[in-house]
Amino acid sequence: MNAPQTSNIRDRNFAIILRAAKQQFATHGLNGARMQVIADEAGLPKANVHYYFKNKVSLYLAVIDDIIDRWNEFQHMQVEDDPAEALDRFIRSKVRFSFEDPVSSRLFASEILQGAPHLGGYMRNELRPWVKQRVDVINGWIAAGKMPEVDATQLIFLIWSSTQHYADFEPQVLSIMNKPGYSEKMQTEIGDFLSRFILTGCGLKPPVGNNAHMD
Amino acid sequence: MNAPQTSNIRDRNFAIILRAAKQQFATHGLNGARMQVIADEAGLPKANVHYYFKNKVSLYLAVIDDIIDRWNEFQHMQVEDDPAEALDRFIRSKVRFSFEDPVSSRLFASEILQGAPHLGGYMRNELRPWVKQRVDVINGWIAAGKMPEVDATQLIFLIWSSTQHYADFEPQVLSIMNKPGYSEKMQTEIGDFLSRFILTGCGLKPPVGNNAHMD
DNA sequence: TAAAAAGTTGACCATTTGGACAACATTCCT
DNA sequence: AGGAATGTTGTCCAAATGGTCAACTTTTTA
Repeated sequence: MNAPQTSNIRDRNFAIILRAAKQQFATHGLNGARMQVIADEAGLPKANVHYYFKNKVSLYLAVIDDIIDRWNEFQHMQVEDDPAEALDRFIRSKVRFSFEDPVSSRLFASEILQGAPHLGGYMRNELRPWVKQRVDVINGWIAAGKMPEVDATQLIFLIWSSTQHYADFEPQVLSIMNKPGYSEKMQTEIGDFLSRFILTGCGLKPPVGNNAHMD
Repeated sequence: MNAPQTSNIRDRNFAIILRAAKQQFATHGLNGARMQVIADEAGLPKANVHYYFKNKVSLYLAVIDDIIDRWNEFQHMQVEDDPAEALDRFIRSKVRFSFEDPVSSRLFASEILQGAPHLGGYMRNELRPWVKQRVDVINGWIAAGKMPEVDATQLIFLIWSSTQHYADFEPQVLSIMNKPGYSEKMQTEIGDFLSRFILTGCGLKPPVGNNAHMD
């Protein structure tokens, strides 16, 4: 009668450890992270962490894999789409991601700062095609006269960087804005700003519903 | 007859060590960096590094101070300036900085990823006023009808993030563009793209001389 | 219910790491 | 020239760190 539940306890601890490890690796990088801290944060003895993960590197890789898995849920863009609407959706979903899971964003940033030694395969086999697909769509829009000419790759970099900034540089952003944390309102405002600004930069008219700077 | 030269040798070794340490801290963060590696990279015995710097943290702080010093040479903007020209200059000088000293950019990124525990004073006393000055100028332009309304703070964040991206995420950018390194030509193209795109986003006409996408 | 499988954990170990230091070398100053 | 100040470095050490292991407990299975 019971569900198969291949060791409920295993899944639970995997998740607990991965979460703690992700946080620790995100802030301190692979070399800077401490297994003991991860164990403490997970509320488990260090030996227990090693029961689930052979060593530090394999734990690190497991965290990265976990993030990549969750990442692949991103929606596609299509040449048939309206450029303004599709880009608006793309920008806003990236903004949402930055606020919902800033730790993942930071972990990737940290890994890339270290020279991305563990992302070679991912970049070649997943990220590059991911970008190519988007670039092709944007170039398709341009060829169809749906939007002015832009360097699609640079545009994607700009969208990435400007949206991730709020996750990766959170302490700086908050310090400059003199806020204790991101409020719902700020998140909306930032999404509105970025969507409107970038669409304008592309020479597109922001879709209705974007009420940035209504006063 | 000799110049005073307060111990030539001291200055020389300070510089050598700071350079090596900057690189190492930038890629691995404070905890991840190894004193031995810094010493090796500097071509000195580890004990010699400790002769110049009391310990790891004080070396780290020295590196940060050094970067901040060099950073303060950034030109001001003024309400009297033409917005398009001033922003163009600002963006291009940030782009140049990203390509000329990517390591500094990465070190700051790393520090902020760690929660910026050593930048509290700097952010409050230097960075925040720095931003406020720019924000005031931009708002001055808007008030004077020289440019459409934009959220000046968010605009600065966008300029920061989109320009720094090429330094901080270099391996990712290069992997996606399928290039071995940044060429002079790419640097110019990126400057042109960002300047033109951001000015357009602001509702400004890019100043003459910006030849992005001339074909 | 009892044996097997899975999970837990304190104690321990080898290595790495930041750092101290004393002996030595070089440079500076008068 | 010669003593003082400055710089150099091999050697050593205590603490921290990643990781092991065997004894033990809990859960699963038949």
